[in-house]
Amino acid sequence: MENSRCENCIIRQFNSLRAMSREELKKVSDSKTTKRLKKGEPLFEEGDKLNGVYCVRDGVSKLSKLSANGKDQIVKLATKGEVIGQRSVIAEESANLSAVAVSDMEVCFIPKESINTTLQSNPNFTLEVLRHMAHDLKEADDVIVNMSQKTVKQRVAEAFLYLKNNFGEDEDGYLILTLSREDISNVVGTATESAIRIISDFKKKGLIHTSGKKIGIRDQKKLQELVDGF
Amino acid sequence: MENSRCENCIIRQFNSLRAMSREELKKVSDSKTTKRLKKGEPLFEEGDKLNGVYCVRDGVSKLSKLSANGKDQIVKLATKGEVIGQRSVIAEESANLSAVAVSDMEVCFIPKESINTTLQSNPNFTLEVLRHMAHDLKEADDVIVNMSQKTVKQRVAEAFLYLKNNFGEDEDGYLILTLSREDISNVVGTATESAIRIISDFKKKGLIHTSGKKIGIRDQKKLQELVDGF
DNA sequence: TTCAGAAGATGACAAATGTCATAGTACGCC
DNA sequence: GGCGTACTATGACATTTGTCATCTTCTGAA
Repeated sequence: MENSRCENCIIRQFNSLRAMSREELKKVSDSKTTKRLKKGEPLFEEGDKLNGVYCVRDGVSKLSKLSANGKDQIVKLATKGEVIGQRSVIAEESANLSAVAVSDMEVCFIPKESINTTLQSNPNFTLEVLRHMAHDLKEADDVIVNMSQKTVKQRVAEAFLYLKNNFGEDEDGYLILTLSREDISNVVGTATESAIRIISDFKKKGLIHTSGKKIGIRDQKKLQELVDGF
Repeated sequence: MENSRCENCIIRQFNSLRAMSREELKKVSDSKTTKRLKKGEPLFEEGDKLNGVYCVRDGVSKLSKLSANGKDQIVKLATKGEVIGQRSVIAEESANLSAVAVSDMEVCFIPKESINTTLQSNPNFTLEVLRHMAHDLKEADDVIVNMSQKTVKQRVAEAFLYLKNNFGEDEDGYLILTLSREDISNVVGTATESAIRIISDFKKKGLIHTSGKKIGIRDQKKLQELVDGF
């Protein structure tokens, strides 16, 4: 699949690239390169100048920002079909987030020239990108409210439900996307020990079950009630 | 100024409307209406269907979201030149935030038809809106990191510096935008009592000075050091 | 001008969360 | 198969933050 054409890429249906014309897609296809990343490898770091965007074909990347106290805050998890780095390319700024693979990944790198040309000539494409960004912005606002108004326990519960809804569970009932305890704490915005304690607590109460780092949801209803504040 | 034309509006220079053509601006000008709001009056509420966007000509509006625990989280303060409600209009969703005046305001209401038509036909305009939204998204990401990684004290200090940098101070050295203690706590995401305590503390330490609800910055350097973590 | 209600301030205490120390456990590598 | 390193887990304690009660101060309307 290494040399497959964008025109035939199914992933494309899920992002703004679907608004490109056939000719535009051909150009993108000719200029794109494919890249494989192993779990833990960075796509780019905060502050890097991005010469294009990355379209995720497989795997998951965490987008995070280092704070003054030395902790990483994970702002978003990007998965199959999502485009990473558009914000920086559009604003012509260096990346404000780091992107690191949390599972093995396959991504397409699309040089910014292809993107910029299309942005200036194809209003449908621009509008499509705009709609996506509007959606991201709403999600970001929701995260702000959660961060400031919910307890750590509620946020951990919410994170598990999010992981289930967005990445699913395997045949044994474990979340498919397995994050380290540290990553979980960085999503939730808390100390690793606090996250671990809450996980232990949830386990005791029968809300979840674990096997190694794998976590499975046992009582979705109660978790949801917890998130909503009983 | 009630019936002034968008073509001559200076405010426009600061937002995406500057990318509109003369003809497009004329249409907008013909369909727009002007509205005055007194401090405390709502522009719209969370969940409202917006039939257009609001361009702020004067005054400041808080954009906030009610959380399950009954507290309002202020996500953004919009001032002269900013456009409110674009996200909802673009995504064709009802508003996810409430907008309430925190000072007397004058705004122009622009029906969404004018916006949508231009979005579909003028790539420069769409791109300009996109750039603005990219900027907003970056700011939102920064807020997420601040909320989760900084202490309440740091966030209060940061809020004061933000108020000074964005709204300025009067001849007596007080912040021009005066927020109630409750609004401050809703910006920072904390209990009102906590915000008040920290304000008292800052005053004792000579970082700020107050007169009624007015607050002035006395030691910007130390406040900044506090924000950066000493 | 006065008075009522709102906003601000502060103490006392409870609850949530972070930090540090330490121990157990898993997993890749040779 | 063993070993070292990194991850997970838990206790003890400090710190931060929230909650409730109470008091004071401001402000706007009659």
